[in-house]
Amino acid sequence: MKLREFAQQLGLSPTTVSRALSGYPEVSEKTRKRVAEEAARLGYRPNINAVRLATGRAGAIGVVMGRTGEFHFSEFMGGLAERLSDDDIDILVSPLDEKDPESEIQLYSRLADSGRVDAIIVHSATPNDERIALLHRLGMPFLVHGRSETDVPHAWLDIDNEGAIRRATSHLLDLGHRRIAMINGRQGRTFSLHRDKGYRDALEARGIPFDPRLVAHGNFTDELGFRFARSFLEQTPRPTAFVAGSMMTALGIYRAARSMGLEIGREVSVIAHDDVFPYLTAENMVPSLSATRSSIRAAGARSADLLLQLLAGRPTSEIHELWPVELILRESTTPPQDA
Amino acid sequence: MKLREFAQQLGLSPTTVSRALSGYPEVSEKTRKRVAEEAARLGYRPNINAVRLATGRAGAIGVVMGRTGEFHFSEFMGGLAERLSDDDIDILVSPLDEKDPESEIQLYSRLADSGRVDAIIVHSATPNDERIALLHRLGMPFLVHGRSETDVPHAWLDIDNEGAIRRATSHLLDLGHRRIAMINGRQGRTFSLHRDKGYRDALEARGIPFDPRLVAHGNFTDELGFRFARSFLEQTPRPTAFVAGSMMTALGIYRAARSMGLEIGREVSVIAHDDVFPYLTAENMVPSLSATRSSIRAAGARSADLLLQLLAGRPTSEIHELWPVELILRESTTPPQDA
DNA sequence: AGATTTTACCAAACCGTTTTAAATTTGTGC
DNA sequence: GCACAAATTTAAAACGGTTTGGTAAAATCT
Repeated sequence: MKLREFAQQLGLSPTTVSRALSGYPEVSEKTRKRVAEEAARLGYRPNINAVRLATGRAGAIGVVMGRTGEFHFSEFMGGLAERLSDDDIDILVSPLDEKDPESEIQLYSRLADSGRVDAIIVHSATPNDERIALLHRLGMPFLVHGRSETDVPHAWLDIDNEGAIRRATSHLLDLGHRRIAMINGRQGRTFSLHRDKGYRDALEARGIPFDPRLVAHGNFTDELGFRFARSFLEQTPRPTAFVAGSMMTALGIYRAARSMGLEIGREVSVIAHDDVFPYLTAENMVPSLSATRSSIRAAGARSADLLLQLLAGRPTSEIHELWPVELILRESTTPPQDA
Repeated sequence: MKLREFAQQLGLSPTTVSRALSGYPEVSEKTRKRVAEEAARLGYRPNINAVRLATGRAGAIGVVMGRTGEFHFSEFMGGLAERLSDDDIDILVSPLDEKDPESEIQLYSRLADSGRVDAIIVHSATPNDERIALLHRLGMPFLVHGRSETDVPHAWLDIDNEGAIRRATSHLLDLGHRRIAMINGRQGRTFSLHRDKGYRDALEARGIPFDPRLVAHGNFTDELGFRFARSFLEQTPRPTAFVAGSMMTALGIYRAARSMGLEIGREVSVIAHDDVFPYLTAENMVPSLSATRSSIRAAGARSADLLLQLLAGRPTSEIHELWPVELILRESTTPPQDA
């Protein structure tokens, strides 16, 4: 049913009906109520594409999906979608062709002036992120999940990676560990740098020298967790503890330790960052995994909120949220054997 | 830039320009070329929402995202998005509120007549799936990833679950196993039923009686893998081999075996179904995991193709695709110790 | 060369809303 | 009961394309 027909049945003009449904003030309460009731009864719903054309709003926000190591992506999306569906806003997913490194900035560029989205979410930012500069230049609203160090103003939601890893590392130091390896995320990403900093600061506070041979960077896969852990454990003296960037990395470390006959929680301690997944929990690993924890699904939901606020006109400069991270100690962290 | 202005600059009518860009035949080759070149040069692109309103097409397909145990979801989506982005078709993600079982059919219903999507993908079908009946009734094109046994005609793309599990089970039987446990997917889903059938047929072919105490159903999480495996291994005599529904389930089984001091690949054999993830590979597990394998990302890409064909008018009855599944033997399957 | 078809293009109607600017009705103060 | 302001309602003009139904020019046929 079209607006015109519906309005006719009510004996009202399309204008009034449109306003009644959109909650504009210049409609009497009585009329508004009647319109709402009849709309429900007759099943009238405005044509979404006509609305979009008339308002110029896309009614959707864009998310770029990378290809590798993105097992946390669907959790973040889930949170986002959960919150956004209340407001009748769609999520538009664009895949990134990671074979071509040039393509990323082009993809954001295309997405921004495609008119398909009102705002964009930027993931895994770098300290001087080209995408942020681009979107700012184009005037496309966006929220960074994570942070950048660029001068370009940007709304962001991040977790306290630095603090989390500082505490995790400090905890291992408290237990007596002195050779602590870290398997971090992809080099160059802000969150990786923050984690590096947390790690180094914790060491420095104890006067332990930083050893670059104990730090590795890469995607969050069990494969890399295994390979890095393996090569670290082959060093002499070998590290007695690991700080892992993700659950998958931790799986790889567990595997590496086992493959060398080392017992996690006795000969090797492990602490990882856990984004909280319904299908793989730190609690359930054997031994149970000590972890810094922050729900990435909750972050997705909150990102949606912030994006809506941004679109509603709240200034970018106000939208900065830093979430604390829990540290949960379980069986995988114990004092070093030879301490 | 609007069509009108752009056309004016070219000295053509909006009609001709529109047709030239959409590839209609009643435009001379010379003109078409000129229009295309100028469009690229001046950066003209039709307003997507105007196109949608005028054509009545949404330019998007809908996917419903469940909440639990959906770690394969993003891989499927990735394949889908990869293919769909070539055709300028969006993916619209709707989250399912799994607290309320009523809401699922309502969600599909809303999605179908929201006008936001041209087609919908249905996952994890049941033999007599309400959603399929609904979409058919509403005349909304859809593709089932998986299959149903309903009389309602539906396009589908499925992997040969039955054959895969039959071969996996047969392989274990060939090795000499007689007590083979299976941890399957959620009860009632067609794919689970097909896997059950493959399992039972393999047993029957050898005259091994089916023992319901060796079969469990549930979401694909490591937690359930662990719990079920644990309770199976506590039986006497205990099973000597497992058929697992997913990689996460396999992780749980590995963990359960270890927690009971049993060595995988010697005292317990495991074979799982692997959807192929970039961040967790069967090859890399220790011991490496024998698996039935089929890329869910490839299935996503192909689903997009089929959906496009469906929208282009190919009859539903022609769109049925059953993919064979590879069986890859690795270290986790060996003859039983006491055989 | 004239009649007929084909090719290439165009003017105007349409898609279904929102929003601007103006008209009507209702309410208030005197 | 009247002038004036406030509260409602409306007609008409966007929004930016696609598509229908023609028309003029070029090509083909008699």
